Amino acid sequence: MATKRQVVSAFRRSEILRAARGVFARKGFVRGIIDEIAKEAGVAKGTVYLYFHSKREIYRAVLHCDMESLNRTTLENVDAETGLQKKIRAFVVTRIEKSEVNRDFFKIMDSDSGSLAFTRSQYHNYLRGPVEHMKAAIEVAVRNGEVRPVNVNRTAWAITDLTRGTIQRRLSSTESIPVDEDVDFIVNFVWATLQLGTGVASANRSVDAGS
Amino acid sequence: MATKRQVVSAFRRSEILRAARGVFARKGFVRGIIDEIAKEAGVAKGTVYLYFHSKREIYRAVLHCDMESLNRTTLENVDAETGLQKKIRAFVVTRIEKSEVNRDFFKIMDSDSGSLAFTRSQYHNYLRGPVEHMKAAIEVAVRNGEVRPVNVNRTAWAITDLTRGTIQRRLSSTESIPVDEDVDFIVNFVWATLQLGTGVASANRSVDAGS
Amino acid sequence: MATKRQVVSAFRRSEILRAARGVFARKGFVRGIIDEIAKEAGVAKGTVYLYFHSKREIYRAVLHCDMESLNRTTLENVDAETGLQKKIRAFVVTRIEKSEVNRDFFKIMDSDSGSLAFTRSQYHNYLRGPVEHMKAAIEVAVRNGEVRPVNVNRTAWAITDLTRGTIQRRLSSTESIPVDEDVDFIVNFVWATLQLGTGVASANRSVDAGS
Amino acid sequence: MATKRQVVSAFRRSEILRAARGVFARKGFVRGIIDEIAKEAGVAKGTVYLYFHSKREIYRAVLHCDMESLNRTTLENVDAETGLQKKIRAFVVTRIEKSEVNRDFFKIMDSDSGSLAFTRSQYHNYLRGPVEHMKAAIEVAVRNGEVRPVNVNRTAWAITDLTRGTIQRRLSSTESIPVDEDVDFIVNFVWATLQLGTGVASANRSVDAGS
DNA sequence: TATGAATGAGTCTTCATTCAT
DNA sequence: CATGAATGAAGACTCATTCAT
Repeated sequence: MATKRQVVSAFRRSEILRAARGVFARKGFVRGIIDEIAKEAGVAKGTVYLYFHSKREIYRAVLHCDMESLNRTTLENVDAETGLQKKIRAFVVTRIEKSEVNRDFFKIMDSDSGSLAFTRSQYHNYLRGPVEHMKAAIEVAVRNGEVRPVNVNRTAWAITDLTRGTIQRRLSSTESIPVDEDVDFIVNFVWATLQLGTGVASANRSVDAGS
Repeated sequence: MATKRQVVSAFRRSEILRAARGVFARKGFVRGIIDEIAKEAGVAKGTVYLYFHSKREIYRAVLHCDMESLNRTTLENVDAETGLQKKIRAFVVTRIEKSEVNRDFFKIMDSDSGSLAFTRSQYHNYLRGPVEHMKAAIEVAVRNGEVRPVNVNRTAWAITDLTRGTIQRRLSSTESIPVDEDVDFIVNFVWATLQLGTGVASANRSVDAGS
Repeated sequence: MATKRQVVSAFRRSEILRAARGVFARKGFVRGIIDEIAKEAGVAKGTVYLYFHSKREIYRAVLHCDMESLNRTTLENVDAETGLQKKIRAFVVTRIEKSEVNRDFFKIMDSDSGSLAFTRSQYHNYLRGPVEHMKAAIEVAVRNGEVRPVNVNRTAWAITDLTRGTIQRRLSSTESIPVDEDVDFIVNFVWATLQLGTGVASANRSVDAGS
Repeated sequence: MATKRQVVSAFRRSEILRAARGVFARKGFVRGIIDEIAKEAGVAKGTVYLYFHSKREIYRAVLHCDMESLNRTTLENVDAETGLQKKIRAFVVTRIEKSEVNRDFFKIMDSDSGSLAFTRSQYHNYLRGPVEHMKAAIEVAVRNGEVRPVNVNRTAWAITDLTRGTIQRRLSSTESIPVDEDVDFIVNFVWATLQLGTGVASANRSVDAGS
């Protein structure tokens, strides 16, 4: 057990990530300066390069770490629920609540994600996990007759889009709206489409079937 | 007729904007380099500064020009339609189609919008126009009894979120999906919520009334 | 008589010089920008280059023109007087008064004269004229017995130094001191040295004789 | 003992200042290029910015450092003497001798002082110290009856003007004149005015009394 | 001649990365 | 392992000068 050293090392790494998250959130990737990250992490600039090869890598590490965490929590919370409506609610709630706690990360996601530090395709890869999960849940519900047949892929992405937009508005707004209000709206909004019913069905000019 | 001069001048300006749009779309604001914009516009670096005061200003000009154009077209097309469903469809169609034609601009909007060159609040200001327009249209439809009472503000933003997400997916995807398919899905998705009907109403835990 | 064209041409040239004098006085040589000179002269930038080969040349032309004028007037006024004291006074008065009228030129002389646009040796060459003149006048007065034997070269330069310092102080000061006060002081200051008298002579540890 | 670091750091800083003094003396502020300063100081360009925030700051540091040193030495040497004549001599000698040793600094003072990097008022502020010192010394001498009543302010500035002019001539001249010759001349020149004596007094058209 | 748009060399400043201690 | 001084490549912006009209 070389514990001490390892503990220190792990601590340093996490401190650097924490600092980087804050700096990148405030300044973006390009203007987020290593000096500042180092200072905020309480280490010398050179030390940062002992833990990460490059600025790019730090950035990726922050996003990877937070994305993984977000996705893991999302999946856990969704799985913990029974019934599609509750699962959808869990999905939305989890992500909105996480965005409150980890504002920095979400600000990064919101701003710099398209730049070179993080390719859009990588971003989509991360999103893919939870979206696939929702797709599966919806598919099950469709088969069960819990909801009407819908394009599960598009529906899952729609839930994601609504959630993301809401989070962005919450983050950039000064007034604080109760999470529940936003969540209720999204869940009801989505649920309406999923309901069986003649009225709704007839309103659809084409009923999507596949992905 | 100093027309020739003026024509050349107008052409130069538009060429620079065109080049800048491409460069910023590829590289983002910070890594979008003036040299490259100049080269792509077919002028010397100094010439760029005859038409714009700074890099920042070029960026703003691109966004302003395209945002204005997008919003104007959106509003026109929405106004040209009668009935809420058709208006919603016009909104979505217009924006998705514009994103096909002006991919570069939408890539910029998608990536750099949160960075320093362009404050989020400015971005929201631009979005506000069309969103308010949709809100008004929904409000009218609610009063007419065309649709059930809903939170018009949230609904309008939801339409925007769904549209934006779809555009992003279209832009980053390699396969080309017919515009109609994406539009149909969004319109039906939204329309379901707006339908009158006991089933739907009872599913809503709280019926939002105001803004 | 191609008068018209010549007149216009001469006018243009003098306007450019006038503008340049003002600009260089305000900004110095390096920051004095051709655009500004052109605008202030009421011509296009290209036109400036029809009259002068380069910025450097404009600068030199301004200084040359003003220096010549200053020197000519100085010499005339000195020559118009009889007796050394009056000649000295004429020298000092002329230069101080000119500095009031042509502040811009003196500000240039005061600030940028050492930079590359104008070598110090050139500056000294210009000063040489009036200084030599004063030397000659002093020499005559010494021979006449009007004043005691002194180092004429050093004395002439001393008069110049005192005048220059006074002008600088006048130009940079906000309060306006009557020219006479400053002139009286310098003349009396200088004259004291030139007086015959045992007291003064014995105070001098060495009586300079040559240049 | 982090002495080594500190020593290196102090050395670097002084080397940069030394290099800057030379470059600014040769080229003036605007044309004195950081690259050249860095090269001459034996460091990379970026290193310069570790020690100074900007080119302007380097310039100011050079002037401040040298001005302070010049003034301090002047005051010390003046104070070390007794009797006004000796004090005046000390003033003049100190400054001329310093100008021999630190030619570069005096060339800067001589050329660039009016430019933007260094406002004339700042320059006057630096001069004010020693000038006030001389004023006080003259005042004492007047009260003691050592010299006749004079305008102490103007007299002090006159000494400064004569010294400055002499230094400029010495710096731009190729022939080397003994310091003593120049000093003697100035001291005698000034001292003549200060002498009590009917001849001198009567030559003065107005006897300045106050400041 | 007169114009003013176009040019591009020149400079300050920043900051990721390296490396001697 | 940790440090932080040193590096130098990169990029925005300026402006004297040219030249087509």
